[in-house]
Amino acid sequence: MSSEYNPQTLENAIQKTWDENNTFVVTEDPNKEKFYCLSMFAYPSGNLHMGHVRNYTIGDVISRYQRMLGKNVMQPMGYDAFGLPAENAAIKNKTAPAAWTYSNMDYMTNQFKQLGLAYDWSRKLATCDPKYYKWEQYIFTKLLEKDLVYRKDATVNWDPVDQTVLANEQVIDGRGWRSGALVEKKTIPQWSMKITAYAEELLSEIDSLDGWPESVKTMQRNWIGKSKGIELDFEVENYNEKLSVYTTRPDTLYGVSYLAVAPEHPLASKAVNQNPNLQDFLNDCKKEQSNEAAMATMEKKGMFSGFHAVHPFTGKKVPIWIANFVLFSYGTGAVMAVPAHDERDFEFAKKYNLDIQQVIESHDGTEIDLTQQAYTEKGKLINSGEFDGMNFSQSFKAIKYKLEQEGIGRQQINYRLRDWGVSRQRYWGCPIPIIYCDDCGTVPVPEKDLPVVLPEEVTFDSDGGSPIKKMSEFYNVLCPTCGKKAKRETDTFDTFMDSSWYFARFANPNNDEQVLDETANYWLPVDQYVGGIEHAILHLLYARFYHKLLRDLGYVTSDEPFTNLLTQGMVLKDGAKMSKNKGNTVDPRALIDEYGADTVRLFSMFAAPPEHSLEWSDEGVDGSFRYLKRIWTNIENFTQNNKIIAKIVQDDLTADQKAMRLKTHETIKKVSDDFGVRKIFNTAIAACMELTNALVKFNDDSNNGKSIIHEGWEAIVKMLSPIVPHITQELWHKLGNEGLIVDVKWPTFNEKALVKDELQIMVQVNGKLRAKINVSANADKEIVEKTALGDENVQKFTTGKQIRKVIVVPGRLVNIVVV
RNA sequence: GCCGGGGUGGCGGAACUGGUAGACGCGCCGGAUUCAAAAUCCGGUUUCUUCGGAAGUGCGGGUUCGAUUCCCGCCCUCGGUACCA
Repeated sequence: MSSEYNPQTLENAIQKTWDENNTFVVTEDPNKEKFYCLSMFAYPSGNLHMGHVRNYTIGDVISRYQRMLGKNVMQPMGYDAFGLPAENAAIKNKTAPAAWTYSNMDYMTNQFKQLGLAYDWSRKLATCDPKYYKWEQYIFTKLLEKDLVYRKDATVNWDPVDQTVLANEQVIDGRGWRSGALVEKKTIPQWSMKITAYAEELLSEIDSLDGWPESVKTMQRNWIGKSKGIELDFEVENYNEKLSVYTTRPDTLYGVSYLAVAPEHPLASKAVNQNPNLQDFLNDCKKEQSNEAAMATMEKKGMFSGFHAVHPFTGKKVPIWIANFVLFSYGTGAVMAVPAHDERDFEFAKKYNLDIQQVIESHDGTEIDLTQQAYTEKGKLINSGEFDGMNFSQSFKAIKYKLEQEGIGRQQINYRLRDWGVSRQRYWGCPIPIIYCDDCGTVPVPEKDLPVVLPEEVTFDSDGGSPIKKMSEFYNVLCPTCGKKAKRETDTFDTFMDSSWYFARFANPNNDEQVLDETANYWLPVDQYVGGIEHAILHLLYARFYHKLLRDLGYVTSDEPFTNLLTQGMVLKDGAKMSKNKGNTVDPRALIDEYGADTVRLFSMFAAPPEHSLEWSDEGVDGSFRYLKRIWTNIENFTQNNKIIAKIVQDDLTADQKAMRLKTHETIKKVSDDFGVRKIFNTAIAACMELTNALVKFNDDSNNGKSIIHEGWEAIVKMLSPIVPHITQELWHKLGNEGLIVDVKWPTFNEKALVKDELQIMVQVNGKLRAKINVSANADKEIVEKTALGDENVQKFTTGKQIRKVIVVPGRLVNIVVV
């Protein structure tokens, strides 16, 4: 009697076995090679969605594969538990964010277990747990000592109706998402991290990240945006300070026709005093969005400030404008404008009728039409006095030298990267461990008083304002230094602070004595990090930065946190991102109930390569389920009828047996490459399916035949076990084996079984396929060429024509070029 | 706007280093089994075709004996754009 494939019963039983045996709990083992596999931890939104399923299955497959290679694998999971959605849910449901978050985490942990993910749950952590964020606060105070954090004014989105600060996400078309009021910029003091102090290292070490996708590395390089330029000072008439500008194109200095400063620049404030008409313009600028996309696409607007600068070399007077597109936070907050050779300056000059003076010649010396667009390429200088005729690098040096001689300019390396503002005026986050005392100033909370615990029993107002800002019992404290009455900081940390170091804390999540102990250097760096491509810049850059901070604080010895990075694409339905609004979500729970976790895992891995987006298909899930039933039934039938398996002797095999065995070992080779090198699983599954088809078709009752079939099934079961761990565990037993398949060695291919006697060669005439010929595997070029030319169908295309050339690609193809 | 991806049959995708375009799966069509259905199994399935072939990998060019793959210029689409995570 054969048994039915019943995934629910099977999966429950096997998950119970793993649980009872602590199969995935790991400790440091100096005798084994370690492998730390980490999938980006989850935001506890309430339910696992398909994006999670995919992300975590990928990590799980890699973990289980590495374990079969004999490594000591750690795969932990936790929760990125602070954040905005909990506050939104709190306002909506009138519950505290903490209660909502904790219940979501419980529910999701169960879902994780149902998926059969091989996590070491003894290491579970949550960022909203004081046991975790105590150390985040501690690190912050250490960084304050090292002068790596500081307080400065920074801009936020201010909703004037709700009287709250809004996240960029909460600003829709320039209006607050609840109130609908026009959002204003507001400047308040905030804490910043000096990531720019690490800009050079963050940039240069990208080169050492061989296990990262090129696209992510390029994005990070561009984000850091290192540039070499000149900072130079202009004298300003009737203004007692010089105006410094930063430019990467000093070669165009003679083409400067105006300067432009940001609306926040001190010169702009000075200008208002003399010309009140400017006030309206500056007020308008305040209402504009400050995010990068808006800045880049908005209409370029400006007003003449009333001031003139003096060109350092020509002595010419150039007007200074106030312009909405100049960033106060980049460079000096002021630019020199050369409309002839910069698109944006050109657009602005056209609009306001400002001079356009050509100072760069075209490559071939032909006339450039500067009435339609700027000429932005580099070239020889003209109209530039003593610098005429120089190229870019010559003029850069010469102009730099002259500016230095006159003491009005210097070479400057600039980064697009800005320091990281970490203050948030929100409730559900890690409290910033600072106390403000009238006498002692800014005082960090001493270690003995950490953690500063976030009160969890709070009620939320509909305006979305942070409850702790109204809780005197929270913010009224005594100064730790002098003991007088003082005020606690009520802002919380950006949640990126929480997620920038969790990967390290997983080494010792339950250590209440230290941030990190010696186990951190056993496990770190993470060998494989898996997560969404949407984190390519911010999270991954902050985490790299934090790892260097931890290194410089003496906790870790490595320079980079993630050796290999896999960025998975999104899960789509009907071509769009799944979302509740669109009503195109697929609930993993319902699918697991219907098909079992293995089917869901198999489909997630089969439908697309990890890095691509994945189009969800209900029919496709059916197909995956069908495949599992197919191997179940076939192995069941095979093992029922064939008990004795003989040892295979390659030389005794018939041609058909050799061919079958070749397929098995070719598949092992291909799948090993897919798992270990390419990290692509859809093709590995396809190869296993091909092997399955071949085994089903292969009818051979001889002892050798049975052994070859057994070998094939066993290979499939092992190779699929990281992807579908439950069913393969059971099939492993059916094939006559004991124990847990998680600890079985990954299969290896047999070189002898891979030897082919005959090869199939494609024959093309003028690049078009005309024949397929079989030649002996050791046939030389001449024989291959002769066989190709002698082929009947080939001759139909060659007779009566002159053969000009014959290209033979060994083992692959012959191309005959005729005229 | 800028930075980084992606675009191949009816659909998801394969082709790994420039060498058989469409592996594998879904769907569909036909057959077997069944009283019937479900399930299962077997076969077919890019398009056009005068059945010789011809065309074909977002669009337009180029390099090459040969291009999905390399180069140039576009179009569409997705991710990020510093307070969503």
